[in-house]
Amino acid sequence: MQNYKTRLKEYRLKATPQRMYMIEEIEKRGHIDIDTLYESLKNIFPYISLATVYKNINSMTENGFLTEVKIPKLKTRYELSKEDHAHLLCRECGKLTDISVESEPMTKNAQLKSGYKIEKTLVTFEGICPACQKKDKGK
Amino acid sequence: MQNYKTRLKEYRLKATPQRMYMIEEIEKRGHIDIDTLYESLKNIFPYISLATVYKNINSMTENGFLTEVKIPKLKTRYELSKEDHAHLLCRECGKLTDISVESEPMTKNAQLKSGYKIEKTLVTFEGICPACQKKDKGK
DNA sequence: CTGACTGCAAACGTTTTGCACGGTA
DNA sequence: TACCGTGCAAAACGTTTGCAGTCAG
Repeated sequence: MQNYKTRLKEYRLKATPQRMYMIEEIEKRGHIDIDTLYESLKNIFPYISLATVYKNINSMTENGFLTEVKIPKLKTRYELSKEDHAHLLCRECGKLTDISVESEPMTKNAQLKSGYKIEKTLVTFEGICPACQKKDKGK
Repeated sequence: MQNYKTRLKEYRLKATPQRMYMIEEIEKRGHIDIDTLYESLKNIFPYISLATVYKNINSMTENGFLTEVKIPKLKTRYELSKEDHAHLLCRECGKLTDISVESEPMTKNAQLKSGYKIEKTLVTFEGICPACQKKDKGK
């Protein structure tokens, strides 16, 4: 928590209550879309404006404090920026989670093949989570 | 070309001139966003409506003829659906290209680790393309 | 000939902007 | 105290819808 205050300072952003709670909420959920975040915030700040949510998301995303997560057919979500990781999406229940993977061999290969200097590798897996697999068997 | 007519039929879509040209344009460019596509189409069909472009993109995406490509900070683009492949984005010139990679080892690993039944793996590389690397050296 | 598609205009939803006030540093 | 951030309202933007006429199959 105090941690975030310090990090915000590095980014020249003030630690307003609204902003702090946004960060807490994003951390708690892992990934969140604008609407869900707004609804959540209204419980704590009944008069909060959607514009404030957008402004904060934008300022925190521009400087890298937050990261955009775009997945086909889903609303854009946001997460706290952290070490590289892949995303796992369950096609059935829609749950989105993080997972760490070894992507270097693949990346190195792509780099050789293409001549690109690759700086970042984004990976998303789509499938069925364990819980939904169980449910499906029951049918 | 005739090829696409047949494929459209499978999807129960009519081969209108507008739609055929959209497909040609998407094939030619590889990936394209709505606005660029609309501008392109206006050269051929001066009275074409943006609504038509949206309707066609949606109908062709829903049934899998086209695939959405979502990348952080970029407008959504569309490509013809084809065998799995990764995307390479140049951070400098913005060029987006396809590349085939061996992602199975990584996917298998993620599957074991997570217990998910993984059906699809999406991979995007971000970096600097060979041409831009050369340009940069000159500076 | 019939249903699907087109173009147009209006509606709708999402995101951004300008401004006056208030709060953080 | 000086700015940055907030809330509000309006504007801007992107996407969808309804409809009447047209075209592909």
